[in-house]
Amino acid sequence: MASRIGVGALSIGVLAERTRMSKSGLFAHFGSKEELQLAVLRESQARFAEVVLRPALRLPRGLGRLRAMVINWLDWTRAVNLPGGCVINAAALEFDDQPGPLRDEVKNSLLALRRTLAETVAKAVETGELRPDIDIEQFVFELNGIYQAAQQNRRLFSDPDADRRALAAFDRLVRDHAVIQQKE
Amino acid sequence: MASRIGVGALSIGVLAERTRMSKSGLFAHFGSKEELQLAVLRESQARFAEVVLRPALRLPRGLGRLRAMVINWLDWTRAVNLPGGCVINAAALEFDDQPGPLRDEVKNSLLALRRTLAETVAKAVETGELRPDIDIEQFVFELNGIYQAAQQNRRLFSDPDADRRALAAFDRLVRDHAVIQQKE
DNA sequence: GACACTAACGAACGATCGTTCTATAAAGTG
DNA sequence: CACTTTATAGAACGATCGTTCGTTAGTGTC
Repeated sequence: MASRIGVGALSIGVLAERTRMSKSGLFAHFGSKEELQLAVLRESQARFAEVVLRPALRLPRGLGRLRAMVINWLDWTRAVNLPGGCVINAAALEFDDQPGPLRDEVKNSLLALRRTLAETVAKAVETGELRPDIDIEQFVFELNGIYQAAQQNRRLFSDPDADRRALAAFDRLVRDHAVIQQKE
Repeated sequence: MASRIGVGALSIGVLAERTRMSKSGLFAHFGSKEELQLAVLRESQARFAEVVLRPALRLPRGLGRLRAMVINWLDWTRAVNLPGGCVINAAALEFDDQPGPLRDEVKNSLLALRRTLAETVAKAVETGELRPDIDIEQFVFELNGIYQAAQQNRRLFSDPDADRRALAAFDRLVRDHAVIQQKE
């Protein structure tokens, strides 16, 4: 439900119907609507870590791992059956100007993702695949842009080439920051 | 209001309060909540064309115009006093999986923007500044990614470098598709 | 077997939702 | 001037909102 209509539009009444519980019975588990929304965000982040990050982190560090992470990221919502797209990403736009616990939760989730991405990029520098002088924050900034663009193309425009375009952009990003291969 | 809380969360009662009108008096102008939402989207698109596109289209065609368009785009919501960010962009994520007139309106608005961007890029090919073999759709795809990334950095993370990062990404995009300068 | 704890329930609360109906005053039109 | 049209208002509708309250059935614990 949160994926389809957004965390902000969740309604305890409807949710109780779907789970075949009483409103009050369900409500008692959370104590307030906001706590329920927070629980949804936390659950979503946990699944993300499980489906996107963990498999990639088991690969050897370097560009291969980074690429796997991006690929997992691009359509992780399909793997985890979120038909309305990433809950947290949608919540980021919904709450980015509404201070409070929800905004904080979203912010922390996305910050954590950025840290993980930054570390993964840094390790591709260590392996000698990316140049040591690159601006890692800028690199992650552009990674995020690629993801957002892919999601809009896929979800709003039903573009079947969204992933291909995203990977093309990723490859260009990597190529521009790769260590230059010397010809013999 | 739509900028801050989203088109979907608009409420006729609250809106009537703010405008110091009666609910029914205000309601009569639209006939339904959905029509009101559509009116908001259309108004937003009109302002976008006025503030972002029109000034840029008065510049000579080519890379300069494209760059001006991107710069106007990046923080047009400030110029037009939308403290919660672009209404249509937020609505894109809100309605991308909810079929209906609202989704259609958003889709058409963003499609129109993409067409304008594509034409502007095409004209920078005509002027000989960009290579004639570039994939214009891919170029626009990446432009959109840069915008989305900048917005998230600015709005959610309060990053003062958002625009600088966006322009750096834009410059890299242009450099990779520019006509190669031959040394004499 | 007495007792505390937990999960779930139904009923009701006041508030707000979008919408409809009727009335009224002003403005435009012949 | 008579007439229609337009803008606004007030009151009320049923529905849904998040939340509170009191109760009941089940579970675990001493």
